[in-house]
Amino acid sequence: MATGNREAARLLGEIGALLEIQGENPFKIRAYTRAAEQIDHLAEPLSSLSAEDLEAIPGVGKAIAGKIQEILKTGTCAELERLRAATPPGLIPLLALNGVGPKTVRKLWTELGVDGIEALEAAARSRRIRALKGFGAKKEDDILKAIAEAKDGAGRMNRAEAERLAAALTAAIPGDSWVAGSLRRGRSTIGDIDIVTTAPPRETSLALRRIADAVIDEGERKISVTIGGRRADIRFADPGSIGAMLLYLTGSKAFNIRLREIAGRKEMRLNEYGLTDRGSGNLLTFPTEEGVFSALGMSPVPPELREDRGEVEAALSGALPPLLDETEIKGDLHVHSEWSDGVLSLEEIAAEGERMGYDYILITDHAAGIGITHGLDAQRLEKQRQEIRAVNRTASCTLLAGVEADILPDGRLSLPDAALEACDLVVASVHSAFRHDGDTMTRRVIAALENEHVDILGHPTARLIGHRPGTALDIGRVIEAAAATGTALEINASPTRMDLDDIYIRQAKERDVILAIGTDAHRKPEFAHMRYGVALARRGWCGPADVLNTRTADALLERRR
DNA sequence: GCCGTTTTCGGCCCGACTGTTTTCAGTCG
Repeated sequence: MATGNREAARLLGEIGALLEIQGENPFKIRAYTRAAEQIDHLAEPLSSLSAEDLEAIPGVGKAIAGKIQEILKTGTCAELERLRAATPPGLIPLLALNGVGPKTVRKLWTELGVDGIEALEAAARSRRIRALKGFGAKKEDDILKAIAEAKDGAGRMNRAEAERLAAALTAAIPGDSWVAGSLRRGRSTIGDIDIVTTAPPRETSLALRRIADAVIDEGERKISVTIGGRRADIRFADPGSIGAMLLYLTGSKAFNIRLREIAGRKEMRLNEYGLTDRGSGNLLTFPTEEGVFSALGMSPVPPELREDRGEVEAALSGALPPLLDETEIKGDLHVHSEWSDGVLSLEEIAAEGERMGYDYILITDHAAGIGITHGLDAQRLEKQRQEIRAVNRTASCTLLAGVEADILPDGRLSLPDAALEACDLVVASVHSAFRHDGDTMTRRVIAALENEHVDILGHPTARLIGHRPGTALDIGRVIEAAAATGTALEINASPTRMDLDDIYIRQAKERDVILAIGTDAHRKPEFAHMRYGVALARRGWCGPADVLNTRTADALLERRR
């Protein structure tokens, strides 16, 4: 089986981690880590790239390109095997423990023979760690706590949970505050909450202690707490220098490093307080992020693009892409009513559409199929279509008569072609047999795309964040099939799905595949999830022309014809 | 190990906070 980008990136990351434990040159370690990240979100499959192409990837030079080729050919490389032989592989998970870094791991390994989590826990419980030079009882305690936290395995949050926590924090903070971090960047999952505030530190600390589970650490310039079992970092800033602070705390880390390198080339130092002239030592402060970008000679980079995936170069040359804006969305392309498993009547959905300022909403109740209760058969679908026409006579937001058909295990759809043909638009989705192997699943989905009545592939990987990984679908092949058949791929905006994810959206966009944003709403509050889908589209570098939702209802119907 | 509108060698982002220290290493973001 061919080695994919994900796997190659994982192996490069493993080399980086093992080098770290071995106490290698930090810059060499960073080189491997950066190369791994770049490979992880590459649009093209590595296997299609020549040696020259590989070296053109930022952060990949001769040495790493050679190792990538070795990995593609054999599934591993000599350097990795050498490191694995010299370092217990059980040490790598220790690096993920809070407060445990490479120096700690190395010391525990070489001096106490710790070779994994279990050995570490045993060493801590038998109080052998506090005897090491530079360690104490507190450190030993912290290690046991970190192990317990890791076993709880909270993982990353979905956006809805993260927004709830951020709202609770900003409401409690006695002053103006701004959400930063991955939540602001629009990522599909969120690790922790980052907030910048101009509120006074002492009062903020008191207020946060009332709502937080615990205070992790606290100083003049920041306070970190856990709330709802999650970490939140709050940084204090002067109103006149929010720009640099917001930029810093929004990240990503890789993006920040690139900006700081650019500042360095201009004989300046960039930190969270502003830009310092290396010669005079003068600090320039900025009330807005735009000011910092301008001083660095760049266009302002929208938060969703700040991942070091080419946006820095684009901003330096003034070539950032135009991005989709929420105000350009004319309708929602995936909504369920009480006709299947939703709770709203068609009238209520039309009213929600008006409230959202939409021109149309595509009604996509489930078709009768396996795994779905109350699915519609051809007759009920026809009956629903009549009621939709009736609602449309009075509503200003037009309801389009669609359906969400199941893609059956053999690739056929759960409705006959005649019933599909009668619809305004058809979404087809996988709702069963998620464990098909990659090739079977891919052929199954492509068969659905090749049905001329299918307009949109719903939640392409069928993942449920925190509950179910995506199917083994080969998304590259699906994107090629979508390009060939003119089928749209859905950006499912439900915070529990966020499917497709950003790197695949960008890959699809680059193949001129159209994307369709749908909230998959089953009840009123879920219509507002559109913003998550828009953020994902922006993270995939999509402009208004790349998504169906910016087109008029007539244009959608015309496209189907 | 990567990289170059000062460089093919000599750099590599920058600062906050904690714990174990007696001036700082380690971790984190």
